Amino acid sequence: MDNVARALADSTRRDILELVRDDEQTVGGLAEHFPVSRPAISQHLKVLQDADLVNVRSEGTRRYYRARPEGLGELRSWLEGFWSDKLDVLKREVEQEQWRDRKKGRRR
Amino acid sequence: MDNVARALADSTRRDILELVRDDEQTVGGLAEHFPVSRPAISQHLKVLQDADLVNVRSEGTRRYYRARPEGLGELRSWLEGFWSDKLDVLKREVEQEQWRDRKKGRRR
DNA sequence: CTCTTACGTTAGTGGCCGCTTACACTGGTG
DNA sequence: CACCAGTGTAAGCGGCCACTAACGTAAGAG
Repeated sequence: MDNVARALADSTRRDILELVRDDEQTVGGLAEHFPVSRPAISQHLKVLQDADLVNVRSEGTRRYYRARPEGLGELRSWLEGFWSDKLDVLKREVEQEQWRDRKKGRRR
Repeated sequence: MDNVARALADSTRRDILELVRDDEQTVGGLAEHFPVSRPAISQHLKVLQDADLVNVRSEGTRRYYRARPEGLGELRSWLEGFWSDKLDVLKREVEQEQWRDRKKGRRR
């Protein structure tokens, strides 16, 4: 999961992911959208590939990259669990506080 | 969002987050759960604080840390949007493929 | 075979990361 | 006041990261 979170911790890579979310894209095509060199994009794609967030397909000399959203599953479920469980805890705490407030109100 | 994803890209910090999810914890108390030094935990907590994933409360010389799950909101919604939208696209593509398969089957 | 296109890979650099040790600070306690 | 517990912070180190420039490579065109 480290690899996935680390891959997402860079706006260029997140933008690349969105660019290859629905359609496949070539490296050169992707590089046109960014102010960095083409090799830089290649290396970003390698990071995304190591995190299993991207697929490749070769056709002639071109290489078409495409997002692999299943790779986000683990991080997503971790986040979702943390989020919802914590909201439950918060809810219970708010209810406790309301209960204390009610008791305090009655005492006055 | 870079800060949030980068903060999550380390298992120690994720473990810390889970330890302070429901109850507040002191730095020393947290350090006991890990094989690294106490200053290391302090620095991890600073990273989590910069990412707005944690709150602090001072009491005497002790400092109590607590998770702040709202800080995960942005990353969570980004992930969720990417995930669900992409699944929709995949679904459409599978349907298209099934359609082509049906046509091919009819042709034979 | 030569040239070009599209790409990966390597070497090098500045900068950040995670860790430890050592030190500074703050709030109680005597 | 001196002393101690709890913590933040600086210095230093090995390692990884993001980037560029240069080189290597594979597929197609002539």
